[in-house]
Amino acid sequence: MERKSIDHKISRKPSGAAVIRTDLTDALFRALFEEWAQTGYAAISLERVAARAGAGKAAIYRRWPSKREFASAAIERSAPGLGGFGDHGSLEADILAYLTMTRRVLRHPLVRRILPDLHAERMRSGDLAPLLDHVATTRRTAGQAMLDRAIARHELRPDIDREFAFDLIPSPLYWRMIVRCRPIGRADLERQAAVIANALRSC
Amino acid sequence: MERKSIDHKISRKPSGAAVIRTDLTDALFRALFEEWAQTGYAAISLERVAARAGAGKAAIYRRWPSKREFASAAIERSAPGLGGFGDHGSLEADILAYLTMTRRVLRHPLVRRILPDLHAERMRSGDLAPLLDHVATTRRTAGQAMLDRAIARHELRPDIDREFAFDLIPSPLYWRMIVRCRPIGRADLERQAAVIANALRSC
DNA sequence: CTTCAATGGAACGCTATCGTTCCGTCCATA
DNA sequence: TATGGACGGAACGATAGCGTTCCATTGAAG
Repeated sequence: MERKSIDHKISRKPSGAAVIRTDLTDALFRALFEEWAQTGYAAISLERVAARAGAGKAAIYRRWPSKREFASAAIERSAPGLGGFGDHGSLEADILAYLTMTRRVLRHPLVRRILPDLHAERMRSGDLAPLLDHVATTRRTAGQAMLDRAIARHELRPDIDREFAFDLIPSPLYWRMIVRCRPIGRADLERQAAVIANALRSC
Repeated sequence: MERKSIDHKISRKPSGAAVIRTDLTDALFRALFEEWAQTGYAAISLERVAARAGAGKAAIYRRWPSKREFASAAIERSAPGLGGFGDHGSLEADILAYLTMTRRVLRHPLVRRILPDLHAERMRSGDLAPLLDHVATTRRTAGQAMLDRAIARHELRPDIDREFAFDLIPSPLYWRMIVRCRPIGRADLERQAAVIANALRSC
């Protein structure tokens, strides 16, 4: 593995087997997430990630200089955008849809292990903070739209404290599923949506 | 270090320097928490813990057979009981006191790093689940008393869903401080208490 | 067909860490 | 004073993992 090729006169463009394999990059990303879910970020061994992907470590180091860059690229590549988040007709229905989607995400076997690990890791070291910020931004955009609609419907006051709302809406679900490690059924999800919507309307 | 002395005829009771030093045990517990806060459970190195405590690994292995037992003993020894949780006169005031105390705990530099790490670790392996159950039980007892008082005051219906309340009360604070990694001032804490109390009263 | 470019699996040299072993040392007891 | 019991720091042998190096192999281009 000769990584630094500088000031070399290129007479032929690399091609064929001399080009990074994207299928191997994909396999490395998948392996990283699986290893991450199993061990937590701090204990990720790149040797094990490579083995899990059926590769050697050189394949990793050719692509990323460090575990952190590797993890950053993986998160950015896969950040679950909430995508289209339609109007459900009322604040409560919007919140229910938001919580339903969030529940689905938090049920994913990799996400439910990697996300809290990211939170814990961020407490120790700010290295991964940009990753969480990246994830949070997409969720915030969806949340802003939801609040905008509720204001337009006159369900919420225009000057509602949006930070407060962004704390109140997802937190009981996160607490239930991650902190308490408990499942939540449809009825409880609906009750959360109703109580939260009611609470926000009376702010 | 000869740990296994079995079927040996004891002719004299150990004493003096032949007895486990409790000051060293204390130092080991402190060192463990510091290392835990720094690296997360998965990456704790007992060698580093011992060094941090100014000791050798034999001192650890004489006391505990594994990292897990060591960690268990440490948590059980130090689980922050919420202690006396007095009656503040109303549900809202009780909740505010509860949140104030919780905020103080979550501000502690070791707790704010170890607690989310425990949650993340539990998602990966059930090994540490009993520790979290232990911590949760003491908090639950305080919470039950708070709900009992509110019912006695006729602020809450006797059949309120206690699980729902236990999710709703601490979660926005936890979300704010741990998941969002944001501080929270007195005014926002009071608002949380007011909104949560109101929400529970209207359940 | 030959050549090129560089990929990527395997191996390397080094360090950190593990659980265990060793034995000098300690301090109360006889 | 001598003795007993075992503690606990240092060292041990083995392994895991790191970042780097090596070079056989690959596949497109000429």
